[in-house]
Amino acid sequence: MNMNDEQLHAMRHSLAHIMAAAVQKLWPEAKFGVGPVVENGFYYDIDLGERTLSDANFPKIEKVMRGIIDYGDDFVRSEMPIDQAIDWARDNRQPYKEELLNDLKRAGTTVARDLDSAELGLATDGDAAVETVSFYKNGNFFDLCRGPHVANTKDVGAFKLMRVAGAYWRGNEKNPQMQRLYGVAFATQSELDDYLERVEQAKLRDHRKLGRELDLYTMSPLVGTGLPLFTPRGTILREKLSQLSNQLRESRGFTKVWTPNITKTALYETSGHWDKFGDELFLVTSQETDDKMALKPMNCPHHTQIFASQPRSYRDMPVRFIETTTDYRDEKTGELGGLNRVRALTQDDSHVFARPDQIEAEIDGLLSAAQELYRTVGMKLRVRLSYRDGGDGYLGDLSLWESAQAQLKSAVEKNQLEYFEQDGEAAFYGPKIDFMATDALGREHQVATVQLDFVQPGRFGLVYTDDTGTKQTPIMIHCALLGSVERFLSVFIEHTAGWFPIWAAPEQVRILTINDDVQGYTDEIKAILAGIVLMSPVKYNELRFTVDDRQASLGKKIRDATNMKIPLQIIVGPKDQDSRSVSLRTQSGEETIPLDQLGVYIENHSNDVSGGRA
RNA sequence: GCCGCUUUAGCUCAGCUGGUUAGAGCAGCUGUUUUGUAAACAGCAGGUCUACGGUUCGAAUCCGUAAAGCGGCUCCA
Repeated sequence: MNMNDEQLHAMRHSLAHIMAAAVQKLWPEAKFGVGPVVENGFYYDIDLGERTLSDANFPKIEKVMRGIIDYGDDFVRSEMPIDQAIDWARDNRQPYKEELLNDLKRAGTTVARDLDSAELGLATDGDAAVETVSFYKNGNFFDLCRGPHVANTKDVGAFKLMRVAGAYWRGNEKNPQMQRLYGVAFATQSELDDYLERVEQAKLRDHRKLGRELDLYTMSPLVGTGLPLFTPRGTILREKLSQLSNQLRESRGFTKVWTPNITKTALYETSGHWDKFGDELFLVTSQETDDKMALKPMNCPHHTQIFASQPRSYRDMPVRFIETTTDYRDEKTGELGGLNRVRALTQDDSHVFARPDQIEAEIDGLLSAAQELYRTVGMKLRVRLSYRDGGDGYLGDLSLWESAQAQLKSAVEKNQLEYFEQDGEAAFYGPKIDFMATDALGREHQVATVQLDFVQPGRFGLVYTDDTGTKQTPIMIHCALLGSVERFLSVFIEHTAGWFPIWAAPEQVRILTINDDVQGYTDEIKAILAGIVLMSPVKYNELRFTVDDRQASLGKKIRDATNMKIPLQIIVGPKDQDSRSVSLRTQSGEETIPLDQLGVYIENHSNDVSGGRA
């Protein structure tokens, strides 16, 4: 942390105290939880009993906060023996603080993640892990706090209360729910204004808003929450994106397979997923048999059965399957929203069954495919390599793990990907590579993943015969380049602000006529467009265009086409007809080109990614 | 799932503390207008105010329940 970060951190933390002081002044019965600094601001968890806060209360709270700031109290640090502090919390009816103090005394930390959950908040008579704790006081507000703070309440910069939300005490749903009051804060008003402006920009390109405006998908209460329905336009987008993902792998030796959407649950008992994901399964009842059935939540077990359907020689390896298919997961309803978290998610899933010596080459191919995909959509990639740590609970030979991890890293380096490594983040069945993509607003999204699997092939008894005639167990490599099509779509919509590149746009070209006299010339242009088939980045991509020959002004037609973010608008009037040219209008401006160059123009610009203004 | 907020026409939103036939803009439809780079003009139509209960002489408005949407739910003295 540099000086400025430290100062900003202290400002935000001090504001959390000032906010708590304001709440205490307004509602003296308030009981306080924790009040940390978060990205861009701060929050404080507050228990107000029956009283609920809403943003309607913000002006009042902010006003009291400003009063405290203007009054200009110093933040005064003091120390207290731990037992005396516990007495203080009890005397002041602050049960959450008392719990935190008990944790400090017993374990020396309050971080719930580092503590045995059964012991959270328990008192102890034993030796104290800490002798004294520090408090900070500003005005009448006295709070357990590690600090640091700014010197005086006047020194806190610019802030704004943003929202209030429910949050369980210590994140555990069995605990009381508190009200988490969020604020943002920056050193100067102009930085705060910039931040608020960025938030506004992000709202303008929210995929839920654009999904409606650009007519991409809809939700129906009759169908159910978390189950998006894709309109004709949205369906084209989905298809183009999954075609890109598929073609990048088909050119690297993958072949398509197809599997049903339901299966006997026995499949997941064998794979081991039942124990882990059993409560996320949608169960299906058969009226004909007693089989326990479920909608598939993943595809790998199905693909193992295709591999197992015939004897495999070491010469056949690797075997590569790809399938873009919809999986169903019964997510908690409160966690659903937009396309980010749905109950029907389409994975661009692929599985490689490989010999151990083939891992690096296979990973290399998948990495280059991922890079090509994200280069095409104009997003920067970086990856996380997740390895095992020294703990137990990992399945498979240690030597296999070590060799595989080395091969992952070598492939990542060969592909010149920016990466970082994390021990202990691997799944129990194998190490993995997670891809993070940065969008046009600088936000990072977890997207593709490449996952090694040393376990499932064994559970399903998959084998191939090696060159000595011995049966060997293959290694599986799971990979999704988009992740889920729905989630990727939400990222892609927000990344482009709905200004999709021509190759992906649902409606790529719209002809806007100026009057009815140009109908013959318009037909000529249509014939040219109808003959255009783009071959890059996806193959056999026939041009999608419409004609707006309504009896409306040109301005109106431009306005409508621009609102729909049609990437290429062709304006056709008598002047164009006379000079056998076309007037093009794109997001980046206007230009007039000869008609016979239109096809080449479209091919040359079909991959342009604008990064888009909202 | 839990907590809070929200739900008025296809869309975006008005509708003050409950009081006659619930409003606007856009979109739609019908005419007129043939238009050169972001909204031609006029008229018409469109709503059991999310649903179901309750309070009241009277409910879009108050209360309850449900559904859907939104913000969150281990960044930690």
